Amino acid sequence: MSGAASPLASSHEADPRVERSRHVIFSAALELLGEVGYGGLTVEAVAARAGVGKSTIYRHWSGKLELVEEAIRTLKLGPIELTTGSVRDRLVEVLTELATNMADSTWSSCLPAIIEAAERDPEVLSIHRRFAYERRQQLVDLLAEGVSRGEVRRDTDLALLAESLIGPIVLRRLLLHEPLDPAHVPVLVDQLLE
Amino acid sequence: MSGAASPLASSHEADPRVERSRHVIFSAALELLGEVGYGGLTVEAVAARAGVGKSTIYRHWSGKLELVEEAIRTLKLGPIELTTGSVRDRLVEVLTELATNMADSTWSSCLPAIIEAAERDPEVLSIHRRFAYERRQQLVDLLAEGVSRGEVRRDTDLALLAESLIGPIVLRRLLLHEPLDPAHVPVLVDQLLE
DNA sequence: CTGGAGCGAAACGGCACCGTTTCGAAGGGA
DNA sequence: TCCCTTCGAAACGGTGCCGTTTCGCTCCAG
Repeated sequence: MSGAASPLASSHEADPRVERSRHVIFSAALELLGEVGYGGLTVEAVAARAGVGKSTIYRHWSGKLELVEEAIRTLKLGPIELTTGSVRDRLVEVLTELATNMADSTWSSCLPAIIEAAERDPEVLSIHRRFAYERRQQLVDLLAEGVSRGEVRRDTDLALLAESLIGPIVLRRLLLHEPLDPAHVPVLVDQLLE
Repeated sequence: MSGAASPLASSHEADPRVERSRHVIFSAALELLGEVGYGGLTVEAVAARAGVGKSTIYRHWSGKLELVEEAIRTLKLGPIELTTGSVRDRLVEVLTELATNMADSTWSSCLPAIIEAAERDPEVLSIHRRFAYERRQQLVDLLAEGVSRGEVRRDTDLALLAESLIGPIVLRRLLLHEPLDPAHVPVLVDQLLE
């Protein structure tokens, strides 16, 4: 025991084979999550899709739930860098990127399954909720700057306004089932910033 | 064959036993849909919850999918009657009712499962989409009246505005996982109608 | 070079649910 | 009243996934 020399300093795995396995398994799991949903996902199918033995999966995770929990953690959308321009322009930028991802991305295709899973499992719920709050906070920060710049009314509930901006994008994807055209984002922003 | 006298005029079933069976089965199915999701739903569990033999279910539906399709059709939220008052006040009324239902109702508890199921099955998708469009249209009509009354700016994309109003309510339920307090609906409305 | 760790494949018993069938009881319509 | 439908319960074989184990191979580290 004790791991002999042990690669303590190394943040993660030492053996490249493990890293490779984790990667193909996560990819397969997310693909299938989008295709068949959480309830329809099986460890056997993930193994087959990944071209991996079931034993390899059970060697690293206790089962489907733990695997999915870790897999969706890898789903973070790339953070957008933006510093210049008016608050209005940066809002358009952020929301256009969101609308684009919502129209087509691994994240978007997994979203219904994640919402479902979050409803049943506290850990998935926690991951997903944190992700959503961070996204909203990004907008709230931007809107706060808008207030100090005079681009946004002073007496505004910023969280609610942020939700009104994100809302249509999410709603179209999940309820109306046709994504918001990213090109319409400026209309949305200008309409709410009056 | 031929059904003898046949209750042609009667819109549905003649035998009250059938009607009763359908009702308890739908209730059980929707309860379970909210509890375990579409993927986790089994015909056996529905039968057990309903206190019914499996044979009774298979006598009426071909399987889980067909049963769920019919069950969610019974989920229509009661239409709200409203005719008097300003457009702003009626908006508050409609959205408060939506927020209340979103916070606690059979429909709300089934929503994640329905979204999931709509992603996999075209028939569920069609039912859900129609429902969502009707809901939005109700708001668009109201907003159109608001335009003619001068309560809403003339150059507004009404569909988008309607989505900005509904968006926060849906978003809080599905992504942030804490329903919008119905008492905050007036803030939302006044903020977007400026 | 050599030992050990991680690997893919295959097979295991077990179990939950499938969809069907059979049965006797109960209840409604004529 | 009596017939006929629907009912709940139980049992059926079939299937797909579970999670484990074994095996021989491959590849990395020392």
